[in-house]
Amino acid sequence: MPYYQGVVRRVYGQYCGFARALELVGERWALMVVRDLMAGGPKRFRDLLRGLPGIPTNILAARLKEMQAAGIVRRRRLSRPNVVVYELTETGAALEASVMELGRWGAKLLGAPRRNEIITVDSLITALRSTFQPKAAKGVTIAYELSVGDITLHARIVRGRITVKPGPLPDADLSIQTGPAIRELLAGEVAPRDAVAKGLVAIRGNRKLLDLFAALFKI
Amino acid sequence: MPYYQGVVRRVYGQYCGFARALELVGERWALMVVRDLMAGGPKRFRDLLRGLPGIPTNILAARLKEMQAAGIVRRRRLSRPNVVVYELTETGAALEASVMELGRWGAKLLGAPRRNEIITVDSLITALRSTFQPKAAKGVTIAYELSVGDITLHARIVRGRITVKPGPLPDADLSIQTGPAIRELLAGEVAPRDAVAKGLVAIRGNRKLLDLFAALFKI
DNA sequence: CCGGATCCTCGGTGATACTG
DNA sequence: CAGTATCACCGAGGATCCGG
Repeated sequence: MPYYQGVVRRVYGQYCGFARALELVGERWALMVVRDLMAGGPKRFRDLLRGLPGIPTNILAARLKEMQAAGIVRRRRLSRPNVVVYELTETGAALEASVMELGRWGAKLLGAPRRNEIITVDSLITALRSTFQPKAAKGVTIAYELSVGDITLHARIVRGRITVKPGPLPDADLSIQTGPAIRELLAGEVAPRDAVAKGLVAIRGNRKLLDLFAALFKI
Repeated sequence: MPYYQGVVRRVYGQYCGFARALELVGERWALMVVRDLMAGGPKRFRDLLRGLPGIPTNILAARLKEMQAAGIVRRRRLSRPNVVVYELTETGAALEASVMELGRWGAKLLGAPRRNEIITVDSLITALRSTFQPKAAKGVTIAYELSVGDITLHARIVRGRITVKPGPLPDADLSIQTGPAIRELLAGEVAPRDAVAKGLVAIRGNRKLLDLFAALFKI
């Protein structure tokens, strides 16, 4: 008898890895929670709520319980400060390739922002990581600070390997300020030079590093 | 009939490629339909129903409409025979990497079959394709016929490139008959030799080709 | 404040019957 | 065969409440 019996109610009735994956993380909001835990590390209940506008508290609690039972998420109580955090288990972290791949697929269909759509740190972290082009980054070492609206994050690339984290990075090689136009830039719909000329993107640093940025991250 | 049927109403409120992906294919059954269209090519409504045990007809109809509206699925009327088939558009086919990756993730958690769980051709095709090891297949050319229960399919590998199709292949290099134990074999939980010895797997052909099979496909 | 639990409403899902 | 129609039910969404 599977360990998650009794937790998952919606099943697909197929003995199939793909079907099992959907049973475990296919419910509404589940993969969004995984994405945020993946992008920003351990998070408190309240932080997850903030990053997922519109999710009801009972649904978040339910998803967290289900994913704990499935061994995807771990609930941990920190001693100092005395708070509860949720984090991905190794099994949960193994969803990374799937999340990145789905993110790439969706990014191509993104189009212009709808009304009331917001941008969160974790979604941006995921976006940068999923659009990162390892081939173009061979041997590259550089640090970018990126601000989209009032969200700031930074990416460090060290010899072709990338890490993306929330927050500013004052000593970045290039600091980029932009808005939803970040999509056009990553999609190559506007050249970096034009983006700056049109005021879609503002930078602090060498503009050639913006060209590199557009080569390193591509939808 | 409400005219808005087919429009996505459950949104996530984030300007994010990953969120958009879930809005388009995150609803229940949607990716299962994609999987079957991906594995078996254009399909009739009835064929989709057969491959997805338990899906209500109205839900299948709704998903197909939604995915047509999203440009993921195309409805086409064949002239001879005069039937309607559904197929993936290029956008839909681009979900392949995501489906394979999720399938790999889920396969690791599959465990033993639950009661009443069935095995379908399309799930097996997906399983073989997602567990295929290109590195192990470098330069390999071989044809396998695989029967799991009463489902038969075949895989052709030509110079390391694989195609998997439903149905028998009488002139295959090796013909394999097995059951749910296929998972243990692909997971390496039982050695090919032992699988045959224990009667979990029966073969027609050279047993060394079964060793190769276990090397070519791995969970 | 935080981490939920509870209650209520609404709409989607699932099951089935039905029609062109 | 290819869906549509109907309806019971349950999970999502939204608000509020409560113990720590």
